Amino acid sequence: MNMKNLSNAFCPIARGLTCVGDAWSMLILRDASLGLMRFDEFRKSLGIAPTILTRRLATLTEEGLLEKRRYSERPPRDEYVLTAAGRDFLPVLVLLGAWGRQYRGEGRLARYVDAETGEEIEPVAVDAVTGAKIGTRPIRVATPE
Amino acid sequence: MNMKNLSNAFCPIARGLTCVGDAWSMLILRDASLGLMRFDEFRKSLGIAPTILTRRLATLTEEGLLEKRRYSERPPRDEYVLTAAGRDFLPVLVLLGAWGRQYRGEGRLARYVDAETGEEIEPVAVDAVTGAKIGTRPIRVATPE
DNA sequence: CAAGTCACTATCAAAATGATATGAACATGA
DNA sequence: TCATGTTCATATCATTTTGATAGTGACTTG
Repeated sequence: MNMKNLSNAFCPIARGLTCVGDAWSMLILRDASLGLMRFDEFRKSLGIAPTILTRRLATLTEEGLLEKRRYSERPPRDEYVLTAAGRDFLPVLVLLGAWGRQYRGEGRLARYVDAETGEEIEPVAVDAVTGAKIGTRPIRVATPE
Repeated sequence: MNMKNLSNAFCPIARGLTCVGDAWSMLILRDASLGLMRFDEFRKSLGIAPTILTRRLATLTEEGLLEKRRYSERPPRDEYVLTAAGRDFLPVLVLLGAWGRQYRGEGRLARYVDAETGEEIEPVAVDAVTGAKIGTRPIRVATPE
C-alpha cells in the first residue's frame, strides 16, 4: 500500500503502520525480541526469501527499530540488534499473539512464559490512567486543532 | 507474503498475522472500531482503491472479524459490523497507536480519549498474572511437545 | 586447497496493488 | 418521465512487489 500519505496522517496507528505495517517486519521483530540477530538466523527461522529479508532489515534499520552492529571485521559481518523503539514494539506483538491464541488457537500452540517464574503470561492492554481494560470503555478520537 | 505456512505455525503471533497481517486490514478495523460501517465510509476515510477495499472486507468477513448486516432490502445494501473477534482486536491497535505516538509522534497528532471522562488514554500492556508491564521481564517461548 | 559459512545481490516469473472506468439497483427531484 | 445521485461494488490494466532460485565475494576450516 502507499505509505506516503499515511505517514503524515494525524492517526498514531497509521503512523505506526507506516514503518511496521507488514507481516514480515513484525515477525522479524518477534524473532529479534527472542534473541535472533543474524541474517541467516532470521532467514532460517522465517523461511523468507533473502531478497525480501535484506529489504526488510534495511527498512527496519532506517526506521530506527533495528541497528546494525559489526561483530566481525574480517570478513565484515553485521548483526541486527533492537533499538529502544524496537524493544518497545514487543508489547504490540505480545498482544497480537494473545489475540491469535484466543481466536486462532486451534491445535498445538507455543506459549509465552515469564523466563523467571516459568508462569504463562496473560497479556492485557489497560489504560494506565484509569486502570480499565482497553475496550471496556468507549473511546473517542480528539483531532488536533 | 505466503500466509499458508504461517497459519499452521505454532506461534500465536504468526497466527494473528495470518488474518490481519497488513496495514489496510488494520486501518479498516480501526475505522470499524470508531463506528464506521459502510463501504463508502471506509473508502473515503482511507482513500483506498475500491478493488482493494472489496477484497479486504471480504477477507475480514471470512476470517470472522467483521460481519455483513443487511440494512436495506431494496436496494440491497450491507454494512460491516465488528464481531467479538473484531472488537477484541482494538487493544492491539490502541497499543500500536501508543507506539506510533511515542516514536513517530512529530507534528500534530490525534489523541484517543475516554469518551466519558474525556481524559486521554495511556495504553500499556501488562501481564494479568503478575501485573508487570510487558517488556520489563524476559520472556521465553515454550514450544508444545 | 577443497569445502563450507555468511550476507548478500541478480534474475525473473507470478502475484498483488492501485488508478480509473464502469455497472447495477435503486431513490430523488424536476 | 428522465436526468442525476447514491451505494456497493466489479473490470481492466499498468505498475509494483513478491518470492524462488541461483550465484557471488570474502573469508574460515579441515
